[in-house]
Amino acid sequence: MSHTLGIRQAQKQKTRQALLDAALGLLEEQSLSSLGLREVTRAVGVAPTAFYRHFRSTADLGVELVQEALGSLHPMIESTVTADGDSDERIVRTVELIARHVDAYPAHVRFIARERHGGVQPVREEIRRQLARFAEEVTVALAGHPESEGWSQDDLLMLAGLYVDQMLASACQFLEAREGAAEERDQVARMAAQRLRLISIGRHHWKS
Amino acid sequence: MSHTLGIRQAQKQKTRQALLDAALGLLEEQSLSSLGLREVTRAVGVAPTAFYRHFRSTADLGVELVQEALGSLHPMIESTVTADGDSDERIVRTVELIARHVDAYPAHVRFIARERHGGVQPVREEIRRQLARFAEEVTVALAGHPESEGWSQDDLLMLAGLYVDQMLASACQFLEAREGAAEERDQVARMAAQRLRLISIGRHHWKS
DNA sequence: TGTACATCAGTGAACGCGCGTTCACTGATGTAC
DNA sequence: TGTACATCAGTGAACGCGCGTTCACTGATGTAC
Repeated sequence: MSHTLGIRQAQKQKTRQALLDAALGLLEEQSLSSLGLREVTRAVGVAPTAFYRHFRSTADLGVELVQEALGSLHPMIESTVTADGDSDERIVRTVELIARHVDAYPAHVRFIARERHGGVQPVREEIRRQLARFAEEVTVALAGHPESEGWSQDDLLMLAGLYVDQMLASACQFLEAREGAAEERDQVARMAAQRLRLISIGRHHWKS
Repeated sequence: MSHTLGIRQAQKQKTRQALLDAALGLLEEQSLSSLGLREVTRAVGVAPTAFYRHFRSTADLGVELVQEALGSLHPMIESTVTADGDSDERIVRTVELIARHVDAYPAHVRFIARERHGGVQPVREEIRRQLARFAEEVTVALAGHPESEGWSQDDLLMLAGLYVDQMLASACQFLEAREGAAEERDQVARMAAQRLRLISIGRHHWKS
């Protein structure tokens, strides 16, 4: 049997999530460093002071948003990098997965892209930490591949970082193409796949 | 003989540049969308209203900063991509050039990284435009290489985009390593070079 | 089940402050004769 | 060279506004007996 939250706890969680959602929405058109606490509470329909029951500041809220946006991505990364099928099939499937993720969570992707180098230090650091975790997970997965024989740990980490950066870059391009025509998105998908193909070729001929 | 500006014009230019410089300084610790006009004029030591003699808004100032930060970079890109020497020498020299540029203009690099996906649309668009110009210039240069025989225009553009993204990513990593130890910067330099090597290998075995 | 008390998420008034923008201005620089 | 007028970069007062934060509060929910 699962533990049921009391009415009070449940309501608090609901308000908290409403604040996070409202903030994420407002952040589509501005950056975190200009997001006001009153803006967020106004969007939710609670008093400004209610904000403090959940977060110390908008920076604090931002850190939680990073965890919401990236924390749930680990299984997806895992499945991508350990997928079977030949190299080209895997690439096509990876690009499709990215496109679908951007369509499902556009605001999250935009938030991460915007705040990765944004003006709020704790948020930048949290994104950095999460992306470093991804890179490490990818490194471990790559190390298990037979193609990685003879690769140094440093070079595997380099390749993993390249993949992570590349996926984020592709996600951004899908995001930018979102308001455009369907053919523009196809163009982005083709470009993303070609980049991954080139990296894959480089990988197979690495120091051989 | 060169045309000398009148005293009035010269003074105006000086104030204008002071505003740009002050803004760039302030933007090391925040994003453009939270930069206040009064902050900038205060830092320069002029009345807030003087701002309007030079810029419509901070967004307008941001667009000019993009041009200042990226406009002067074209010759450098050109020289990198047309450099002679063998592949590895060129890579090492490119990475050194990036490192030196970041050391010489850290605030400009940070500004571009921050605002590329930042909250101010006209600035994002200007950065996008300038980066697209870089990618096109690199495409033209690559097309002149003998290694590019058999490459489609699309694939050359893909490769150029990959190079441009990669250089920006490396610049960001140098920036992040700037407060760290010298060995951290060496680590970044090595990583950046390895990434370029992998891409170069992929390029030479592309569809062959 | 009922009662008495504790907890605490959300309220609403109040505060001082810095913001962007307006306006009429000043006085050095530029120009025409 | 000197004079009379035009230009215009920078000024300073004033405005209304929304901000973050404080504080004592309310009333539904939780808990102990």
